[in-house]
Amino acid sequence: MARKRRKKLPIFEAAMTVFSEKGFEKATVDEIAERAGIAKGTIYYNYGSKKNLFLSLLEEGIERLETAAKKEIARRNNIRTKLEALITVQLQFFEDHKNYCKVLLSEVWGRDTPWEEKAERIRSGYLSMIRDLIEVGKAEGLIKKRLDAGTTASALFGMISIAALDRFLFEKEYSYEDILNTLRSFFFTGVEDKRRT
Amino acid sequence: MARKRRKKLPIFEAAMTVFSEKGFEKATVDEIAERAGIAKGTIYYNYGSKKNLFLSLLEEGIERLETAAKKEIARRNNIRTKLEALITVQLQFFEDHKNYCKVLLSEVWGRDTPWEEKAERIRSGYLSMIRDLIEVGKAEGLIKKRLDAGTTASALFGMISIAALDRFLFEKEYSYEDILNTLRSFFFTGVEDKRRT
Amino acid sequence: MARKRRKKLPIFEAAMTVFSEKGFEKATVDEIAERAGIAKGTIYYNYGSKKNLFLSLLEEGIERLETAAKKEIARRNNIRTKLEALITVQLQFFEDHKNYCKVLLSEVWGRDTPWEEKAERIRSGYLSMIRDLIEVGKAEGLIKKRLDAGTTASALFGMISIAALDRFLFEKEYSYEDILNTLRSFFFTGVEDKRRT
Amino acid sequence: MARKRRKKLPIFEAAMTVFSEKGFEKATVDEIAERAGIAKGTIYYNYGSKKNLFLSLLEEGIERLETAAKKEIARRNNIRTKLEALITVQLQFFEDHKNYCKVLLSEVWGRDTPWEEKAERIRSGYLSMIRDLIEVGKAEGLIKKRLDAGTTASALFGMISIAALDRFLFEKEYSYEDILNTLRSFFFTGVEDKRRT
DNA sequence: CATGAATGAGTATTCATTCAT
DNA sequence: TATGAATGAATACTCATTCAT
Repeated sequence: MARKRRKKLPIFEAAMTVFSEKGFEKATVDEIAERAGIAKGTIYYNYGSKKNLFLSLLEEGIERLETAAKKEIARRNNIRTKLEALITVQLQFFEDHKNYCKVLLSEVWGRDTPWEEKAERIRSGYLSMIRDLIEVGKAEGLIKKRLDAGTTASALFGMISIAALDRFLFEKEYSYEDILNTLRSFFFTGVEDKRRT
Repeated sequence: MARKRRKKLPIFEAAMTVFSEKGFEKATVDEIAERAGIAKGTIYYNYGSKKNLFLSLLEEGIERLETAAKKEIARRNNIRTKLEALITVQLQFFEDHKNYCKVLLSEVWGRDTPWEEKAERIRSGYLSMIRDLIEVGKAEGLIKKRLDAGTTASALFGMISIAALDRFLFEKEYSYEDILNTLRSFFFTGVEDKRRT
Repeated sequence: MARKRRKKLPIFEAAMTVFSEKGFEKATVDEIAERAGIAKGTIYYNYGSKKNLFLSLLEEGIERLETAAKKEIARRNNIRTKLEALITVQLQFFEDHKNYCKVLLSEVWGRDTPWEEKAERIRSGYLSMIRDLIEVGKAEGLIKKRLDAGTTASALFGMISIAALDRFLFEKEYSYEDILNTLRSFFFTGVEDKRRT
Repeated sequence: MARKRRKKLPIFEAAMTVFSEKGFEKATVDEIAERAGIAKGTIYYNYGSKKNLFLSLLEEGIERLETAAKKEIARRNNIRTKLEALITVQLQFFEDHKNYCKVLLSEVWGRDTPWEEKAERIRSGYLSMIRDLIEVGKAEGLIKKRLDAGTTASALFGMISIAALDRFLFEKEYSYEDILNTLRSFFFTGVEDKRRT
């Protein structure tokens, strides 16, 4: 396995870069091969097709994100800190893997066609994990009963993702701490200042 | 002008459908022409290029959204109802124009290259409008001072967009009212149930 | 007729310019129409097709050249001055109508196909006139008997044409007198300096 | 390299044929591929573009002509026989490569645009070689001092080219020897018969 | 295991021509 | 007579994929 992966890593990283810069359709196997410093045939030898290479990337990424999230969640023992951990992990992951996140948003949330099944599994898999947390939160009384759990889950995901992408991609300077604090505060208590008279 | 636009409308609608189904790259001018029931050359006669057709769509759409939002915002006289109106208008717009919203999310928030300038204008234009509202809210004491306005603006936009897309595209059944109420409540007071002891 | 020609002149001149700049294939009817300041349909109304417009140009031009040459030739009464006149007229014509000459050389001497018949008529028509002069010259003893009349005729035509084109198109500065004298001297007595010992 | 060129030769020859028959614009890559018996993609794999394929042809051809001319010129030791050799070589080359010569004349001497630089280099390169010979001839007293060297060079080139093309392309029967003798005699001593009383 | 030359289906774009007004 | 919107056939070029070495 270690041997088999010898060429896989450079391909993987080159592919991530190119896919995130160009999107799936505009990215070319030639460019990926060139950036990986290997021959085009080698990509086909290892991954079989462009689509399959892309899907491997997608899967690998979401697995890492889910694994990281689940691990941190498991380490907390109440629902509030679990949700805090989720926000932290996802924001951190987005900052660490800007390219992947761009790909995730634009190719999974957006198109219908070529990887319906895989995309669907990714999307609903990750969102389900969040929704389950929300449900537990509602059951335990932390979270308002009248909030629709599904909507809340996707709203949370969207809020983190778009905010992160917008900061990480389009703002030259940003304070990671500010973003994290804003998102946490936003999520738990909303924007309204209750102290006012 | 009315005469000149005779063929523009069917092109416009066919293009929106195809672009949203396939994404910019995968969409073909042939298919757009066929669905519009006109000859391919006519698209080029009217729009010059596939890219330009796409850009026209993008611009037209964001203009409609901004116009609708600004109009409703102007009709309210305090910042809270203005923000409520914003959420309502955007959610309504997303429900009315599912296709457009898919395109907006995946082609504007996502890729870097081909329409940088236009995309940037769209993105920052709409987000600026939101951020300005947030700033006013902070100044008037409605919104917590410690929230970063830019992050809050993109978080709000992301929360509405992703939640809407997720419901409208992937759930067969959904209650528009539930989504609207959840998002409003989420935005203003967060998820936490303060009544608990 | 005068009325019919009202729009023909601007078309004619625009067409000459565009055809000479781009060549027949690369020239577009759109550009000709635009430069002529008229609608594209008008060209078709007047000339029927791009090819026909081009052929009209070709014919009109060669007619003018032949007419001018024949007129000057008729005014001389010996074969030597007739040939001198031919050289002068053709050189002058090339200087006056650089664009036309470019078209003539590259579209008539060069391609086989689309106007075979017309091109052939133009080519052999003009060359025949020259050859006839050469034959007369041979009969009268002015021109060496052993020269092949056909070859001499095309050599004369080629010598003037290419020299003229090269000077008029590619040299920023040139002396018309020098060219004319060089060509005349070259034609009649060759390059060799007989005075040398 | 030998392996890399495996497909280059058939492409080269097919391209020469098609370009000379149709001219650059009218020639299609499809037809070249078909005549070469290879796939269209292979042409792009090897040459990058239609224009580049064409330019390669142009360059290769003029190199062969120049090489042949220089070799023969170098073998003679006086300027008269050098010039005789030049005429012979160019006439022979035109007879051997009718197609190439058609292309050369109509695409290099004719249009302004797409290969300005390359065309200019070809044109002025070959003509310079001739002009240098003429200059030497003038310096040595063989050639009349009053002839403009540049004009004489292009006149010589044009005389050979057009005469050759006209014979080789449009006359079914021709005597190569007659053409050669006529051109030589014409060039050195002109058409005038000095023996006459 | 790795390569890269060769392929050909697929696509954006151009432009001469037509025709209703 | 003149127009210009509409057309669709034609064409350069791209790129995922294959396969002989």
